[in-house]
Amino acid sequence: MDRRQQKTRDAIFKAFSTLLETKRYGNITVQEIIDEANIGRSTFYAHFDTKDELLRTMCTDIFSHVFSDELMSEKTHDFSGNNNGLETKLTHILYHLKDSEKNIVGILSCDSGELFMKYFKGYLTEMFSKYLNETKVNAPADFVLNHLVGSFAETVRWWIDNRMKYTPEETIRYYIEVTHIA
Amino acid sequence: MDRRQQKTRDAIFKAFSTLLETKRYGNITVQEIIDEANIGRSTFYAHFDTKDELLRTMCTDIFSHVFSDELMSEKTHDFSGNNNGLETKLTHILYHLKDSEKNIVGILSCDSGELFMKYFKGYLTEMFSKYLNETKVNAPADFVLNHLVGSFAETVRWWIDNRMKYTPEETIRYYIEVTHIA
DNA sequence: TATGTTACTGAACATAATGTTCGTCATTAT
DNA sequence: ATAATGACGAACATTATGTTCAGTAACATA
Repeated sequence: MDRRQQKTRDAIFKAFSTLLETKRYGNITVQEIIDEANIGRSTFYAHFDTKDELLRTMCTDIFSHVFSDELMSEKTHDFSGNNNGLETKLTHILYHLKDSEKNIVGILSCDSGELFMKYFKGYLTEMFSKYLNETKVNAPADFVLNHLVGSFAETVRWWIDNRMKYTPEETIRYYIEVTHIA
Repeated sequence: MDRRQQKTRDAIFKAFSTLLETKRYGNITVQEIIDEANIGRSTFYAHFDTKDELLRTMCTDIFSHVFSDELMSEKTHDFSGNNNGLETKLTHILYHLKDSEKNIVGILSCDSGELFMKYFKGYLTEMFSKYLNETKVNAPADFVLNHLVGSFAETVRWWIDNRMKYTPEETIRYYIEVTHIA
């Protein structure tokens, strides 16, 4: 990729992050992003068609790091034997989110949060569905899947909103405690 | 309240609902609401300062029916004795949502859904917190509260998205099954 | 170093939404 | 009947959107 492209792309991301620290996504205009990034108007539109696409790209960017190929691969078994590795995977997710350089707190704020969560839950659904057959609750599979994905996403949101006051290990332990998986 | 006020207010709500059936909240403009409701521009702004406030009012309206005083009162005990009435309350909530005349499906769609869920979770938090001391899981209280509220909200969203294909009773039964409350 | 390609600039433009103001007219409550 | 109140609609300044285009700078390659 051309260095110039990379440069403006970074500038846009940076500006977007900066703006998200003080404003809600819905109230941020393309104009403000342009001004903050200090780029030409047409330049922005050369990169992204809409503000939503910018957010989507940013989310995809984050998730490409969070959900590595290894994480999405077949279920792994750790040394303990009777645990199916889901706990390890979930912990990894929190660690990656914690280390993400992007402004996750801002993205999670009110209206953009909905889109972030939507994409997030997409990945989670794919991941969780591999472990579904092992649960032995008396409820439809699609209900259980939605419940696991939804409550995990909510847990992560809560964890981030509360400035990650518990360690990833603790948090996942609590999650497993209340969902009774593994 | 002046009948004229009530009339335009209804017209605005109706127009908003109609628009939500075909468009996402974020893409609906005040202009469209005005046109659809067939009212004067200044009239709209005499009622609501912003589009968000209109949505907020609509949500409050719905919730005032869903979360009745009786529902928010101290925990009640049904005839079975060992159940604390939470199941009954949750079932009531689904019934009220089902019977709501407002366009809940539209409100839940992508970007306005975030606000709806936020208000919804506010009420749920108040309600659930009364039952918290009865849970006996090894996790912090604020974590458990967030988990119950978040997963119930997600369950409701899923239920509505799936055209309420299960009865309120079934749905709540599943919810209790996976959360192990009551 | 020369050359063709690619990307950013900046200004201009048409379109559309926002939020406010104000005089006029219709409906309301008493 | 009348005074108060609310809706009307037009006009207005402001701002954002998304596109276009000619000019210029940075790039890769040979």
